Amino acid sequence: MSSKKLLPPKTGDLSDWYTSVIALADLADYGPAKGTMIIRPYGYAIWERVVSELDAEIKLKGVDNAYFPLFIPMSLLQKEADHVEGFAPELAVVTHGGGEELEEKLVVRPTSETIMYQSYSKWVQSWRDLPILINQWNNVVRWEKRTMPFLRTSEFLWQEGHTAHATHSEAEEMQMWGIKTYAKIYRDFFAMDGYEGYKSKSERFAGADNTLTYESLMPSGKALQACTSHDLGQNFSRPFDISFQDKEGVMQNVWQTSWGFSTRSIGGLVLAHGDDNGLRLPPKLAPIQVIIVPVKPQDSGLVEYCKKLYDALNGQVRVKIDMRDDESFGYRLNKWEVKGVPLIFKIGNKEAEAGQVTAKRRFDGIDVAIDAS
RNA sequence: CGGGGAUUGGCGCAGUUGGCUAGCGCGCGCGGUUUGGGACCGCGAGGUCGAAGGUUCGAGUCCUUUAUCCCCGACCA
Repeated sequence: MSSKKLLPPKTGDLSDWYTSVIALADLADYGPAKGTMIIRPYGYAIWERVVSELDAEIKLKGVDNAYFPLFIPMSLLQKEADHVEGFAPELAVVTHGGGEELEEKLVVRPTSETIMYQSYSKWVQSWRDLPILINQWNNVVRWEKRTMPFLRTSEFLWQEGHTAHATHSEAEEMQMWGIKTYAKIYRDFFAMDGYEGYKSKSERFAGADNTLTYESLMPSGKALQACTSHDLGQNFSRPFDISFQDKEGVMQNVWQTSWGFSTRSIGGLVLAHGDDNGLRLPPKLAPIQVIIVPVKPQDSGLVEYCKKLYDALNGQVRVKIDMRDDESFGYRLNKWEVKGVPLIFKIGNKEAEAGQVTAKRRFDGIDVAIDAS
């Protein structure tokens, strides 16, 4: 009957609370190399939910997925001056391969503009080749000085969309679509409101004419840059020579955009919705939406009742039964609370006899009796 | 990059002015009693103390070198 709290209060040291929740909810571990993170199955399941929703939106817009290499030759990265200057301090560079020093150093991609646009320059000849609408889901590396799980890690997962258009207005429309889509995902799936707007000149993406951002307020009082969408103008199409003949036969450079949404969003989710009892997940992103917890997993009658509930729900919602009989009832309840499961079904003889369930709502902590029929 | 802290079983820690077989809690395994909000008893497995070198009869404790991680600030999805 111990009442000791394993989790420090959210209102205390927020950073302490944050890292504790990440660990206790089995979202992630620290990797052995500085600033790296191991995303555990439960944390990855949340990301998979995000990927599946955002990917559907991207495809709906007519953007195709592709994959470009992890390694970028140094010379390629250096083609756009602002871009290389912006990223130089945080590059991971490969100097050796196969036991020998490389003729040309390779950069582990911090973002893929350069390596993708080299291809774009080959693929675009005519106005008929436009627009190019390509997205990729991948990992990128930025050697950050200061790191924090999900919010800022040396390596992170994201999607990066890269488009090329015949006109600036078309590119602007695309950039706007990017931030609107992200905002929609944040509002509808993360249940996180935020502010859409332009970044100041000093904060905009290295190589962009302007950057649209969606920023959400965190409990620390700081805004989290949740995702960005850039108007690249012709800053890359000129050095990379991405040009085409328009309908009048005039050579022109393309207008480009890029936009990204990363695993940082999971960190924002934890910060925005977590409480003193741990994580609270919005149902649309929760890997498990309903957890059925029998008071006595040894009681075969009770288990049978739970399985009937499970069968009725399975397929409609993401549901699991917690059958561990070596953990006390209270321990199991707290375990799922920390993990942020939206609904916890507490099932004992009382419920089985009445044909009901007692559902604990994670978001407000209230017990509700529901008829099981 | 600047400032702090740390490194001892899986995790969190203790280990005095150097001294016996390196401890404790949690977790883990086995057995039993329990089970409506983080249960309990018994038995048990598991570490050579971040790394390298040195001082000493003797080093987790002292010295030198070194590696790594975490936290706090300025910069970034």
